[in-house]
Amino acid sequence: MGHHPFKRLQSDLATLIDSLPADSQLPSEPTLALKLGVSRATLREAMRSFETQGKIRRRQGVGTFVIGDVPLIESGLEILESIETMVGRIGLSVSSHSLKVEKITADEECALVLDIPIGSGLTRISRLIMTDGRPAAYLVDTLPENILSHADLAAGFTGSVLDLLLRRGLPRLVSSRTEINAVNATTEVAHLLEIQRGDVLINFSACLYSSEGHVIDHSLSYFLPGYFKFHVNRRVG
Amino acid sequence: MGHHPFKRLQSDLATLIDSLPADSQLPSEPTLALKLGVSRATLREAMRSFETQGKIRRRQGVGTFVIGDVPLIESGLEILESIETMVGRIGLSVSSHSLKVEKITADEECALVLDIPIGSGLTRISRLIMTDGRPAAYLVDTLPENILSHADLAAGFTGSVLDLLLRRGLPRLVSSRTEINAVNATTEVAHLLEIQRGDVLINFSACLYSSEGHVIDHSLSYFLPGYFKFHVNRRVG
DNA sequence: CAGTGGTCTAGACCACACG
DNA sequence: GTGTGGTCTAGACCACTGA
Repeated sequence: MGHHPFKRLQSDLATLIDSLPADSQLPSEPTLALKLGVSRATLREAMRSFETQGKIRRRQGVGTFVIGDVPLIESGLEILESIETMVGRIGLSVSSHSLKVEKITADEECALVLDIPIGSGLTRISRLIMTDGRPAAYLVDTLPENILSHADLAAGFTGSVLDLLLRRGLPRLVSSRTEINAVNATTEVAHLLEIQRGDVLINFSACLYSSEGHVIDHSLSYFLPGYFKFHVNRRVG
Repeated sequence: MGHHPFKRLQSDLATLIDSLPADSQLPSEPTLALKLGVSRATLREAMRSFETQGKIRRRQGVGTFVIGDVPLIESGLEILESIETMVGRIGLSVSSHSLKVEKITADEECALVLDIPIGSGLTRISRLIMTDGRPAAYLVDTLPENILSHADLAAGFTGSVLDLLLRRGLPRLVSSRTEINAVNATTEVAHLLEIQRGDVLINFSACLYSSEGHVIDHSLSYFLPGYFKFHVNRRVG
């Protein structure tokens, strides 16, 4: 069959997924491929967009599951707030997993972004945001260690660099310039977020500025599209 | 060879692409797959992210080509402006291709978004934005025909509904609520933008509001990530 | 027409979770 | 161990472009 069954396959899959209750398991890929009359490769490609939309979740070694109502995390982009604040507002459990703090030295790229000399000491904090029992975002903060050192990260650090700096009060923060993009997940990020390599992610790259105009922190964020809803109100010029 | 050559393949591909001058053609997929020691399927998947980043362009029946410097279209999201304005600012040629104007009637979804009765007459305008000789964005505007009818779209209409309404002055526009997402390209949109089905796109879904608080227009936009750079300045709360 | 990318298949083997 | 999803292969055929 040299047909192009993709369109029909998508529709069949949508029907199947909608017909199943939340948290139920789909047939295994070989079984489902046989039932839908396509090869496993084609089936897997069609499943991709459903996973992007947060309708299904695939777990290696376990199975593919229908997700009921995704707890949508909504946020306006005019005001800078931490993920913890965003998630807390909708009354959802949130936790930082795989919290990692590293001491690194600035390479050329870091030095340029943070406006510091090459070789300066930096603190890098990376973490996973878990909601509804699955990772939904991956965040990496990088900042000079004279602003935030290992010693500053004693007990009670939840993972949010922004919240920590705001609590401390110094340096005084005023704004963040955030660049918005859409990217393919790299192998590393895909594994952390438990998605497929190449899947779609919303990507923020932001610089946090102090009242004196210095760059305090650079953050890279990757969000699962199906779990977040970002919006902005734009004035007519 | 049951190896996982993906990581190395990506690096090899990056080296190859960077080593070639702009606009030069890559070897054909079977040839390149053989040279890099992987199957064609694996090669194609690795090429995906390079296409997303705007580094290469694939043209069916022709070949795969290296893109030199992508003309980056940059825009802040605080102010609403048309693509024509954005592109014009950086002194690039821009044109609306495949301009299509349809008269449709509101289904349930349209009615909800535009806050009008089901079955109302609507005008739908869709178009492709071409820059640097390739489609870079696909835009669909939907609005009540009593606000914009076929007759209003006489000579000189360039495709931008926003610019037309602003020139006309009525209704008075004040703001747009824009939702930002990342999606997989559907088969239809992928064909229009000359990319692969499932590729990454930045997606805006926006409602344009009049000074009286009415929804004037709903627009859906799809942008090739490699060609656009959106940013926003976020105030610390 | 010849040559390119686009789609799909059948099958292999690996990595992982769980009992 | 069994059963699941994750990766990769070799090969087929289609759709398209341009000489």
